[in-house]
Amino acid sequence: MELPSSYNSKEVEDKIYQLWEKSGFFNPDKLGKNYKKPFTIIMPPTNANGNLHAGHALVMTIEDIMTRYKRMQGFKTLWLPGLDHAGFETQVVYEKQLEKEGKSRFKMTPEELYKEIAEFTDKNKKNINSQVKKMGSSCDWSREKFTLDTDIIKIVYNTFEKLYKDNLIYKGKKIINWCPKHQTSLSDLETADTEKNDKFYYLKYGPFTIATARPETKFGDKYVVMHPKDKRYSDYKNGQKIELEWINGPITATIIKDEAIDMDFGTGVMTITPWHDAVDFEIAQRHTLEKEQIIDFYGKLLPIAGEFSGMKILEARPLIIEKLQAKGLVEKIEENYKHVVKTCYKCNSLIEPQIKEQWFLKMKPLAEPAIKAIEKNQIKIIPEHYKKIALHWLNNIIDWNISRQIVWGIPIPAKTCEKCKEIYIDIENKFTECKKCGGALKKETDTFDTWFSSGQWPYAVLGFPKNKDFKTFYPTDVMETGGDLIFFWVSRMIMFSLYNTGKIPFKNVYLHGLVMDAKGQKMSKSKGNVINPLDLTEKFGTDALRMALVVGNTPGTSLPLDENRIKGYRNFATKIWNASRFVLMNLDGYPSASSGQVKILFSANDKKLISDFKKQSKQITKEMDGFKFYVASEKIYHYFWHTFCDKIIEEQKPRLLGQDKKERMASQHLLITLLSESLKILHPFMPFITEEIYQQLPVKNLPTGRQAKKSCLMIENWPATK
RNA sequence: GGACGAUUAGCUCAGUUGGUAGAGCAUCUCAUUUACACUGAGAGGGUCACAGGUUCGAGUCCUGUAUCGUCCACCA
Repeated sequence: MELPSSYNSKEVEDKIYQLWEKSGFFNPDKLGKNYKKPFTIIMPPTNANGNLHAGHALVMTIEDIMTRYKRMQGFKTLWLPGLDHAGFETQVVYEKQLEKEGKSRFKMTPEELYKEIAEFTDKNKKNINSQVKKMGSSCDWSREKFTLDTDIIKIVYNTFEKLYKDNLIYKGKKIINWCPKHQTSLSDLETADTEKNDKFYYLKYGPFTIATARPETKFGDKYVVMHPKDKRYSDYKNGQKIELEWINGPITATIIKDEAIDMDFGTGVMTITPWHDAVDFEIAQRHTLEKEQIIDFYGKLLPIAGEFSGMKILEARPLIIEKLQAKGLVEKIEENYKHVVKTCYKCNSLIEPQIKEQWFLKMKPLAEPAIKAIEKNQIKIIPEHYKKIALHWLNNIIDWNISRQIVWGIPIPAKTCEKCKEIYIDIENKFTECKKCGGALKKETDTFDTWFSSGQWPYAVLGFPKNKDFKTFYPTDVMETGGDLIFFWVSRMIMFSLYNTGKIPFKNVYLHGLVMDAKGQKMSKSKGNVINPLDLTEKFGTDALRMALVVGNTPGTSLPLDENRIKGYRNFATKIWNASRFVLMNLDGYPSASSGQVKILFSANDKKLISDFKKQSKQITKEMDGFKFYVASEKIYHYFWHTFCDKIIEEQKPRLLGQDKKERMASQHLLITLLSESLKILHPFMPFITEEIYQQLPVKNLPTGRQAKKSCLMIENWPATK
């Protein structure tokens, strides 16, 4: 059989992927009776709103390595793929597209918008799946799930109802993060910190001086707060009223003493704006103070601002200061005041805290069992230092705002009585009027935070509670995802799963780091350094990219993706190809399938080489079991190139080319054995090229009778380690 | 303000209970058609960030410092 002198990944990859799909072995049910013990990985559902990026390529590579390894070890292996509607994220992507077309979502009906985004998502689903396949992912497509599948939604709804009955869900008027651009609330995790340089104004407020960077919020300030132990203000008593001149005329202010005040900051006195500041809100709650909205949801001033009403805050700010100056109320202005502000993590708009009625989930009772499971190592987190990070967050968890004012998501299945405010969870849409007072019911228009549904992913995709898959494959073995999702997703999956199923969702969490550009910088569209993994597979082959992503890449640390490295592994692929070609080209006289049993006489050196290989594979297996793919891949790379190719093949040349038939046959058999065993270990890392070569190997009915060729390398047995 | 991680060859990084420093890429020398030049043989290159401590012995353990990175919280 004649092979070309270099490996052509483009010709091979699609063909081999089809061979695997046809074999059916991605599906654990098709693996046969010998595969008993389950091994399960649930793929993090890919956002169906764009293309696969370098981070996805890493996910697919690591998870496919684990899946192929376990499958070869005889586990009933399931890697379940999925897609995420990615609520807010997708809507943001789609809105950007609308903007480019000169449209706005606020001019469309919710139904129109939903329909368009659904079509957009549908297109992307196909695109994403073909890219996942390109990475060689051996996942079970027959079990693919989407976060908006009806059975998933049903499970999410049941959980919501259960949480409500258990008194863990409440609708509350609390201060939330409001993005004025996207017109939705956001959870605390969905905001970013941005450092800003602003002016800092010292204003005269009656007998006090207060400092602020946001004078436009101060119209309604009628409480002035100081620390109870601050001696400078000991003459003032809590609750005491004072009269003073303020922006739009005389007002009555009340003195409040609260320990939240930092005596060393500014003047130690501040006025509060409970509607637009989280700390102020807390103070107001403690002292049951009145709260008033100053800024509307579009970022414009309300009538309380008098002549400034209707103005945008940034326009109003200098004018307000002008007026205050005219009234002699500005003591001084500090330039270049550096402070940190909250911004929308998607559009960088300034977050305007607002008080708004939202749905909240009480987190403390859910977090407690999760904390225990992590502390007791029932769930093992790799790398270990993320354990502390997760525990710290869980120990300080606050209630989660789960409602979003966007259309692209799962609607919250609730109705509220317009008269008595009674809440009904109405999954089947059967309530029409209030049972208590007969009032009309208003249907909730908010949708769930996308993480409320994806947080239930592991048991939802397996058909909790009754499905056979749930009983077979749950709890799953590994959750592999990015370290940045430890709070957003991983922690919430643990909490929801323990709450709903009573069991942990996964035994191990493997957190990979970020994939950076060649210079080690974070990839971003604005920097223009985004690497498209599909370009790299095209250029160097998928196997080479996979190796570049895994060799030396320790979990939790970032990886600079350098083309030179990928090129190195492309060279390795060529090396594998040519070594195999050499072995195949020197098979003259090697017994074929029809030759029957032939005795092979191994020399002492042959036996030593075989036993050396076993030692190697034993070590590599140990590394694989310890999730050290970065070491395992390097070891097999090194063995194959610098031991098998450089030493063993070279040493065997005289024997292969000599006249002694028995010697030649022994040599042929040695090479075939070491090659095929090496290919098995290489397979999880470089599935395409190894499968292609395997398909050419004459390992059926070998003289020893031990190596029965299977239909593909993917289901060959992992080399024995005993 | 707190927490965590990193600091090892020119670059990117390994180094699992403490026992004389490793890989890939890059560089240099040699080999010149050999299964493979996407090759082979070899070479150079490191006070393991710094300062202390524990130890017979520290890249590894402890304390502190510096620089970089990440996360959490936040001061009006």
